[in-house]
Amino acid sequence: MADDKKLTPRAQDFSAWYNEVVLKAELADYSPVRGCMVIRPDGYGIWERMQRALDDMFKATGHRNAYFPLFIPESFLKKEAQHVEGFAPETAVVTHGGGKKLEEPLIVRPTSETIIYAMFAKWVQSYRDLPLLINQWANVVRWEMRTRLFLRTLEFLWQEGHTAHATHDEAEEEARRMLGVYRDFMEGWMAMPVITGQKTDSERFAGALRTYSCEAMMQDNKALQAGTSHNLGQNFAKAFDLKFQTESGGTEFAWNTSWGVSTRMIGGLVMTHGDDNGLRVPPMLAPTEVVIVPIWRTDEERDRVFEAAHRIKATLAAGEQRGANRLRVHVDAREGIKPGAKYFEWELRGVPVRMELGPRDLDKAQAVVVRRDTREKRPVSLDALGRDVADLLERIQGDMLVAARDRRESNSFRGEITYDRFREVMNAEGAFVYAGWCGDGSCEAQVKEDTKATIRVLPDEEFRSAEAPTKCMHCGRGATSEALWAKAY
RNA sequence: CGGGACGUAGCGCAGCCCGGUAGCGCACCUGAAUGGGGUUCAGGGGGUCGCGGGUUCAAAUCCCGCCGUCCCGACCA
Repeated sequence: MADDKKLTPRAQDFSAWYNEVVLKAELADYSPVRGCMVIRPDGYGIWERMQRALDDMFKATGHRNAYFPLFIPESFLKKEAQHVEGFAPETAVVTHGGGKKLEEPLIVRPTSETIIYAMFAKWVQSYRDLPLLINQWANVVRWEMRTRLFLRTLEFLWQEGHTAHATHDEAEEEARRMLGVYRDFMEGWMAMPVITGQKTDSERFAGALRTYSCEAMMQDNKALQAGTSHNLGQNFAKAFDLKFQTESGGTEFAWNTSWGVSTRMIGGLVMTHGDDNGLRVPPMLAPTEVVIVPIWRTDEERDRVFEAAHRIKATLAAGEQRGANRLRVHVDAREGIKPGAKYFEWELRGVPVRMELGPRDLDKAQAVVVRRDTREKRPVSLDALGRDVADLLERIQGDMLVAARDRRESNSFRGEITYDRFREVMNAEGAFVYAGWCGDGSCEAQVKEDTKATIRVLPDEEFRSAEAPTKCMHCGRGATSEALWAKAY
């Protein structure tokens, strides 16, 4: 293969590589509106599978879907002091409708807490109405100054869960439970390992008591905040008069949580798994799991190979050799394109398994199976193909997670680190550094100024270093907690 | 909003300094050969050169103004 046909090597310029993969794999395109993105069918296919998987997980935890308005009265946003402070600068505002100036401007939702809790206030009377567990799939708008495909666009698709509970502890449990759901999804479906934990005050959601986050490491060693879950306390309940009557007859404000993940995850997927040949999609999220590339010379050979290819597709799609495990298979029947060109195209698009099928294979009752993640190639007997391919897909799914975790860990620092060394690492290749923090926001700010690194989360117990921190990495004072430091998107 | 760069075919670009028939690569269409890792040859379609004004016999090219985009900062999921 000629080097000049490869994608930009990511070591040289990760951003350029990322943009090229997203555009060339046809996941998305730039729209005529600056900062807005068009998600193309290939990208949307991945999103649909993400949606379906998450939706099932939400249903299993008792949540139900609903839909709330795109427009939010300006006054709603202003009811919660921190919330308006956080979001007002990045809102799009509708001032005219039907050719007339509106009496009150309408905000295009940047998030829906205000309008949802205004409705909750109508719906909740008694403790018997709680918990109220709602999710909505929607688009939101945040007027960002600089945008990037999938990672930060003016408009994006997401889900936002909103719940109301009778007690603080119940809300706290909910916020943590949904963070766990996100982690299960990101690791189980996306093969993208994440560090979970609590955000510091400086990165807490505007209006929340506590914010929890899933942080993933991209291949340039930067962190991507892939999902967040908030314990909102009673802040919004008080602002929107969301009260309920308790069992003992008293009146109390409800406790809320909100949590969301977005199309940003697709960007995370690309930056976690992509390589110099393009995209790699984990099997569980791949709209097409197996692509069959028929190879032929003569018309007779073509007929024979096509017949076999479609028979194999039918077998795999029906899951006949493996019970319920139906595979998503595509036969690339295009004529006039050489097989080699097809290989490169499907690799660029990230289809996990490619099956090469030619006359020589049929003579031997086999097919050549190539896995996208390692590009390992091996012949497989047609007799047990269904089982073999299904097993291979499971192995790829698992191996991709292991590979991503290994890469993250080999770029992580745990235990003692001097601030000089920290600066050196952050300003060079970047890393995840677990180090003590005194809890003072000014230390956090100073580190950010020195290195652009911030505290991504205060990690959960299981992700901390073996040695508990004793000193703040920056100021040397006693550490109150251990923090995960990294540069972020 | 500060600093820099750029607007020419769907995409990527050359041409501009030194004014004179609108070019190249990829992609697309037609035909033939090819076909187990990015085929080759031949033919073909497609552009008010970002917009407006000025100079000139003549402007993609020179001058003035505007608009837009991208990159770096500030900001942020």
